[in-house]
Amino acid sequence: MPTIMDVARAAGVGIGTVSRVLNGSRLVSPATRQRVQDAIQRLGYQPSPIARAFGRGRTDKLEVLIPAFAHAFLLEILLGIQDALSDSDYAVVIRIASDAAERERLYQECCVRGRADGVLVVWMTATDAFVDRLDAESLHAVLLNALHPRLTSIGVDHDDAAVRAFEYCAGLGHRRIGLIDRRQDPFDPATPGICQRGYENAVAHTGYALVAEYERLAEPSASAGAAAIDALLELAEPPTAVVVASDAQAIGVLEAARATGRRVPEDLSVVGYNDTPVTRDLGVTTMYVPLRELGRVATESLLELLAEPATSPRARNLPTELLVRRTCAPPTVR
Amino acid sequence: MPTIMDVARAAGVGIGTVSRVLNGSRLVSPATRQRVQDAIQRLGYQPSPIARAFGRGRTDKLEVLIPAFAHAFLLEILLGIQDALSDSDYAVVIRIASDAAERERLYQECCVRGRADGVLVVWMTATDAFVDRLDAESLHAVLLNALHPRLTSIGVDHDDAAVRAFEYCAGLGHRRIGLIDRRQDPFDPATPGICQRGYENAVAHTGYALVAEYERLAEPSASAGAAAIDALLELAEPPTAVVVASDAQAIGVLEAARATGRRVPEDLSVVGYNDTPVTRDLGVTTMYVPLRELGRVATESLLELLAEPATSPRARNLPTELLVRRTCAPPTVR
DNA sequence: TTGTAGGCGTTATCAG
DNA sequence: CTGATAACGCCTACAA
Repeated sequence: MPTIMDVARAAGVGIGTVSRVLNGSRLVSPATRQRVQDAIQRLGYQPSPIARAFGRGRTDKLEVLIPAFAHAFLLEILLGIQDALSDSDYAVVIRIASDAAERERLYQECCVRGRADGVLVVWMTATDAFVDRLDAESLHAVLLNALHPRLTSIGVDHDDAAVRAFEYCAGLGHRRIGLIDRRQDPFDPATPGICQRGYENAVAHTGYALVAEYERLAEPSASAGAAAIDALLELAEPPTAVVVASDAQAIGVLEAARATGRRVPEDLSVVGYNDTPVTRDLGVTTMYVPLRELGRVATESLLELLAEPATSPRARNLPTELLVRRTCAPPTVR
Repeated sequence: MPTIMDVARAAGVGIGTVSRVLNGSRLVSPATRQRVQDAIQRLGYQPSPIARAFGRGRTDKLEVLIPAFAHAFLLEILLGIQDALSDSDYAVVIRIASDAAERERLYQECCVRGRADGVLVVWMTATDAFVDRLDAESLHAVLLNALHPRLTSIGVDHDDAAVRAFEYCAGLGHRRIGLIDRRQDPFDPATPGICQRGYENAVAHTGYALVAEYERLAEPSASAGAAAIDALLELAEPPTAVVVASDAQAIGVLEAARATGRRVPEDLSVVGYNDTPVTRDLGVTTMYVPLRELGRVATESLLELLAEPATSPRARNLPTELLVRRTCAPPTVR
């Protein structure tokens, strides 16, 4: 492998000059630059990324921490991240956490200078200890769909989404509207449901009575969604519509409803959440969450933060959108 | 940040000794080791990964190249990769290719020494040019669910899977069994269907007539699957069962069948492929593909290759398994 | 068993 | 504008 010295020798210049050419410094005469570039070409030289990292003191790596339940949206978010990185030379190191203990381990491990230049935490609670360690190592992080007062975060207004989903159902004529919610952080039983507040506000605003049994908190999986809708449908006065806080759960709801002989949307209206390929294909009416955008914007924020470390944290929400498809209709019974 | 020198000073030893302790060399007396470890503890020292990489000449990074259609199985494969890496200190750099041009770019970019120690190509055709470049840089790669004569590959016997799916349907009494196949490489129109040969063998073996119209090649998406089944069902003698080469397509088949008033499995039996969370939840009878295992074994192979670069390439298939659920039944018409 | 010195390939800082 | 030279932090002989 040729090194920068070989190039310098071949071009008859010093290594400093080669380095300048490599890094696009303007302090090189056109003639010299040409000579150096020719030499680079001729030798097929490529600067060693690892020596470069050592010299510059940064890795050109971003670490993405993501929970294992992210099945449905991982790829979309990664695409967004790649979008933001397309003309930088950052690469993405990915780590998946399957439970709280693993999440903790990742938080621990990524807080070492020289491992990555920045961290993107997706859909997981950031602990104070983590943020402290981040500070101690003067590393930077951005949250995607999660919150921490001392960290920049990019997300979506779940409560607003819940309100709009609810009001859409109410507008269709539904009077008994259930909620199958999921926790902010699936690993952390202490976190509240993501839509709870919005749902309750919407109920109040619409003037409906708040029925505690209509609110369910479930794991973000199809089977948990199925169990939740089963419970809901066994009530004396079951809901005629249900707002579901994840598409995974919505799929379970659809299946369970069918299995008990209900037709969707005639007997039960369902609003999903996220707009994954599957629910799109199944024709589920859903709250669209701009996953790819989320990934892009979060990464852009992280890049800004790396460039301008003094920036103070801010929280930004991207708009969601109700995608009307085929799982909602006016109620047939009242 | 403390460096190895600070530790050496604090422990009253040379940096060589600290390095040896760090790397678990046995050539350190217990007493010295203890002293060094205390100093490390006291100073909160952590070796700089980037300096370490520089010194050792390797990155401790594995690059994973994966196509953007991998929605359904990306996470599962990544979990398998992480399994294999759990007690090494390799990290995973991920790159997604959305089309053939991007795939080519990734192939180009990952062939630079110092970017990663090894490459794992998932579900994409490896071009000869890529393998040549790999050789030129003496880098190592393993293929997951793809083939190249000069590369080790871990996969699954699609043809065998097709045979078994077909024979299961035949055993149920179906005489007209269709195939909705997909290409080996979705980016490469030149690649054949993954199940074609197996399907044709099964037809021959069962003694059925080979009906060309029963074989469809479609994109691995639900909408393409839906279009394919629509075409199949419009035939004068439509199939009563269909073997589908991906779960994404199977979901589309299910939806399209329902949309045209068919019941599954009464009017149409469907066998899917892969066993993704969604098809599991939908109760789709499917060929289980051990995705996580695939990720793990492929990564282990790559690790072995890195440790023992002389190893000659081999192709290994992991067994698939028919998971009988609720989308197949004996035909009601003949 | 231990310490010392040289090397890894850049970048960055200085004189010139 | 350009060339030398000093870091950067670790690993690994080699010498003791």
